[in-house]
Amino acid sequence: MIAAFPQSGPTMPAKPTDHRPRVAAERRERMRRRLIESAMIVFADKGIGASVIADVVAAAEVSQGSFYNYFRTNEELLAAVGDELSGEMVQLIEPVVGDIADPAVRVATAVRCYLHLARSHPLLARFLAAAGLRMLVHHNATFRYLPADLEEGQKQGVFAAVPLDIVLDLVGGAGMAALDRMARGRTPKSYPDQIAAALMRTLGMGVADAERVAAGPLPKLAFGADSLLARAQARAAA
Amino acid sequence: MIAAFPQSGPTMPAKPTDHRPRVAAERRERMRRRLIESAMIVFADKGIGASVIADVVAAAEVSQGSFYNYFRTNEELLAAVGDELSGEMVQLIEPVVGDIADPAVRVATAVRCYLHLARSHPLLARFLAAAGLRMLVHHNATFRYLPADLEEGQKQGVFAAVPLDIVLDLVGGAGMAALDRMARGRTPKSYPDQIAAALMRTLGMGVADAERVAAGPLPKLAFGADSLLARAQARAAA
Amino acid sequence: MIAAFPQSGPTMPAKPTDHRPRVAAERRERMRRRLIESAMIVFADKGIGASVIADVVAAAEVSQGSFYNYFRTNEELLAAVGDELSGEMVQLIEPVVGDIADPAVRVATAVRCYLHLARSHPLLARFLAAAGLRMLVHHNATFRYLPADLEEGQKQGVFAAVPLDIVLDLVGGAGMAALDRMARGRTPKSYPDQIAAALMRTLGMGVADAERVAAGPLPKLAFGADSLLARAQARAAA
Amino acid sequence: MIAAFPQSGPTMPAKPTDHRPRVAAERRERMRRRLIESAMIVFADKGIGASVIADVVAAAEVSQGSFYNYFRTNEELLAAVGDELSGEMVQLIEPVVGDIADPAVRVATAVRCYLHLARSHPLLARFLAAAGLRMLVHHNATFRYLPADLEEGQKQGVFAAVPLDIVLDLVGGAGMAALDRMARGRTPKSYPDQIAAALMRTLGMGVADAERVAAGPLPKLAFGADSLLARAQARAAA
DNA sequence: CATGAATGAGGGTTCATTCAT
DNA sequence: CATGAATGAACCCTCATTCAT
Repeated sequence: MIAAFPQSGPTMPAKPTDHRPRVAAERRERMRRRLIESAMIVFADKGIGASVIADVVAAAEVSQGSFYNYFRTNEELLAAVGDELSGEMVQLIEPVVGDIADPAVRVATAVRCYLHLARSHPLLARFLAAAGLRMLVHHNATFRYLPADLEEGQKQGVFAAVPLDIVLDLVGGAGMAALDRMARGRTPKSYPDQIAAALMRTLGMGVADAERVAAGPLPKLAFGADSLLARAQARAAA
Repeated sequence: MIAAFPQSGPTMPAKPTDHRPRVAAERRERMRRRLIESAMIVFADKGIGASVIADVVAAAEVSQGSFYNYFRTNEELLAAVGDELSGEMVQLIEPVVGDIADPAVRVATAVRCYLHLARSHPLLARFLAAAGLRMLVHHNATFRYLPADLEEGQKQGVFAAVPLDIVLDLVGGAGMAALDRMARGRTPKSYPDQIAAALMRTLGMGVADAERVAAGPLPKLAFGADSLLARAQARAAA
Repeated sequence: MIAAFPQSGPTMPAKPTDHRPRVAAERRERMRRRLIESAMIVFADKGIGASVIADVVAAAEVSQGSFYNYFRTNEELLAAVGDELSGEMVQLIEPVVGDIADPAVRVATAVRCYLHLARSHPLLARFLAAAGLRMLVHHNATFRYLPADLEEGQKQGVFAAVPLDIVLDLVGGAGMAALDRMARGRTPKSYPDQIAAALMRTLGMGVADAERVAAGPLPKLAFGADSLLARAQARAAA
Repeated sequence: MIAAFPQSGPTMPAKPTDHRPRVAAERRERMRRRLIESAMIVFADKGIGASVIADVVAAAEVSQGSFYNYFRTNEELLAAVGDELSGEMVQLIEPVVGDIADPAVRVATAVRCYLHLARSHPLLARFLAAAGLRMLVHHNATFRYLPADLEEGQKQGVFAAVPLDIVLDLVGGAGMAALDRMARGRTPKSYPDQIAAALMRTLGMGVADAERVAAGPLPKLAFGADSLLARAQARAAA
C-alpha cells in the first residue's frame, strides 16, 4: 500500500493537496532570493549602515510589509547575503584548493582565488568591501581553514613560528584593504597575486618562495548562472 | 606730565575694549574643543556613519543650535577630530623617528609608536578603528612619509622591490586590522611590535631582521594633559 | 451544475482579492481629501508662505509622516487645493455663463458669480485672498476665457481698444482687492455687483451700460455637500 | 554771563561734554539708516514673510545683537522701511500734484507719478510689490488724499457717483497688480499712464476724457542722493 | 551701546516597523 | 501571506532672540 500510494518521494508527483504547499514554498523561496539579490546590490551601493529596506523592496518589487515575512532586521538581511555569498565562493574555491598538499601553496591559492573572484566581479568586491572586516573573517571558508593550514605550515617549517593571532589579523587586514582597492578602481590583473605573495612573506617565507607559491595558473572560476552573484549582477546591470 | 603719563600708546596696557575680542576668541576655542572631545567619544562609540550630532551636543552639554556655529556637517566634524588627533600623534612620533637613519628601523619604529599609542589609549584605538582606512591613510604622518621611506629601503635592498601601491595597501590594511583588534579587546603588550615585525616581513625582510628592527626600547610617549586625547579620555571616564 | 454556478467569470462578483485594491484606493482618496480640506483651512488662516504642514496634519488628525505619502512640498499641497477648488468653482460658474452671447454680460456675470461665491463662503474668500494674484490668475476658468471674451468685446465695440495685458492686470488686481476686502470683513450683498460694474467701466463701458450688464438676477450657486469647500467649511466650523 | 558762556545754541559749538551725545546720536542715526537700507533690499528680494534678520544684519555689516537696539520685530522693521519710503515718495509727488485744480487730473497725475517712480526704480517696485496691499494703502499719501479728491470729483460730476469703498478697493487692487507686473518684468514706458487711464474709466470717465487726463508731460522726479531709495539702490548694486 | 556666541523652539524630512484589508 | 498606507520617533537644520563681555 505504501508503494502504491506513496505519500511523498523524489520522483512521485505530489498529491493534489500536496501541490499547494510545494508551490507556496517555491514562491517563498523565489521571493527570498529576490530580496537577497536586491540587498546585495543595495549594500554594495550604499554601505551596510545606510537605510536600505526601502531600496531593497523597491529593487525586488516587493511590498514593504512583505519584507518582514522574510527578515526581521537589517542585520539578518546582511547575514543572509553573506551566508549565501560565502557558500557560493566556498563551492568554487574548495575544489581548487582542497587537493593541494603543500600548505603554502594551498593558502596562497585560496587567497588568490578569493581575490581574483572579487576582482573579476566588481559587485562582489564592492559588497565585501562594504561589509567589512567582520564579515570577511566570519563568513569566509578561507578563514575557517586558515588556522589549521597555518599550523601545518609552521610545523613543516615553511612558515615562521609566529603567533597565529597576529597573522590572522594581518591576512584579514590585507584582504580588506585589497577588496577596498579593487572596489574603488581598476587594478592590474596581477594585483591579487601580488597581495598573495606579500601575505606569504608576512607568514615568513622568503621573497622568492613567496612569489613562487603565489604564481602559476589558476583554473577558471565561474559562478553558476543561477547563483546569487550572477543573478544580482544581471539585475544590477538592468 | 602728559608725555610722562600717556593716556594711550602702543606699549600701554590695552584698553578694556581691546581684550574683549581675545576673551571671546578663547571662549570660542574652548567650545570648539569641547565639541571635538565629545565627537571623538561619540565616533568611537557609534561609528562614523551614524547620526552623531545629537549625541555630541548632549555629551558636550551644549544646545543643538550651537553645533552649527562650529561645524556644518558630520564630515566636517570628523575631519576636525582627525586633524586634531593626527597633529597630536605626529607631534609625539615625529621626534622619535625623525632622526633614525635606517629606513627599516624608521618604518618599524613609526608603526610601533603608532600602535603602542593606540594600545595604551583605548579611546584612540576605538576612534581610529571606527574612522577607517581612509582616515588612517589620509590623516597620518606615517603615511605621508611612508612612500619615501619605502623607496629608500627598496633602493638600499632591505625591502623587496614590490610596487609601492601594493605595500601601501598592505600597511594600511594591517594597521586597520590591528587597530580593530586592539579596539575590540585586550592584547598583549608585545602586540604592536609583533604586528610591526610581521609588516617588516611583508615588506620583504627576513624573519630575523624583521624581528630585530621591530624590537628594542621605545621612549615613553605621553599626550599632554590638555591634549584632545587626554581631555576626551577624562570626559569619557566621567 | 458547474456551468450553472461558475466559480469565476467576468460577470461574477469579484473575488475577495479583487475588491481589496478598490477599497485601498478609496481609503487613500479619503485621506488625500482630508489633507486638502485641512490645508485649505490652514492656508486661509496663516497664509500661503507660512509653515503649514504641522498645522495641516494636526487639523487632519494624521501623523506627520503620512503627509509625505501624499505631498512632497508646501507648493504641491497648495496646488492641490487650488486645482480642486478651481475645478469646483468652474463647474458651478461655467453652466451659468457658457450660454451668454453678449461678451460684456458674459464677463460681468462670470465676475459676479465668482465674487458672490467668495462672499457667501468666507473660507473661500480668505483662502483665495491668501493665495494671491498668481493663483487667482492661473487657476481660474474666468481668466482662461477672459482674453477671448475681451477681444470679442473689443471687436464689437462694447469695450475700449486697450492692450489686453493692461486689462488683464486690472481685472486680476480688482479681483484680488475684492477678495481681500471680503475676506477681511462684512460687505453688502451688492458688493460683487458693484465691483463688476466698476470693472465694466474699466473695460471702457459707459456708466449706465456697465451698471446694466452687472445687474439682473443670478441663479443660485451652491457647492455640493461633498465638495471640498463644503467639507472644509464643516470642518472649520468644528 | 549767559551770552558770554552760552550753554547751547544753534550757532555755538557744543561744549566738550555735549559733544559725545551728539556724536553718539549721529552714529545711532547712521546705523538705523543702514539697517533700513538693508532691510529694503532684503524684503524686495525675499518677501516680507521670509526670515530676514540674518540677511539684514549681514548686509548692514552690523552684529545680530545690535539689531534689537533699533527694532524689536520684523514688523517694526517693515513699517520703518515703509514710513521712510512713503515719506520720500510723498515729498516728490506732493509738489507736483498739490497745485492741480482739476481733481481728475490731480488723481491721474498722482497715480502716474507713483507708478512711474516704481517703474524707473526696480528696487522700489519689488519692495512695494512684496509689501502688498496693506502697505500700499496704508503708507501712501495718494491714498490719504484720494477720498477727498474723489468726492470732489464726484461733486463736480467728472466722476460717476459710485460708493467710495468700491473705487478705493479698485485703485488699490490696480496699483498692486501694476506694481507686481513692473516688479516682475519689463513694461513699456506708457504702462503707468495706461493703468492711470484705466483707473479714470473705473471712476466713471469716458474713454477719451480718461486718456486725456492721464496724458501730458510729467516733471522729472528724482530721489535725492542721500534718500533711502538712492542709498539702497547703490548698496544693492554692490 | 556693540558684539557675536548660545540658545531652543520649531519646521522639514526620512524610514523602520506595524497593521488592517 | 501580500499589500501598502499609517505611524512616530529620530534626525537635520534654521533662525529669532537673549545675554555675558
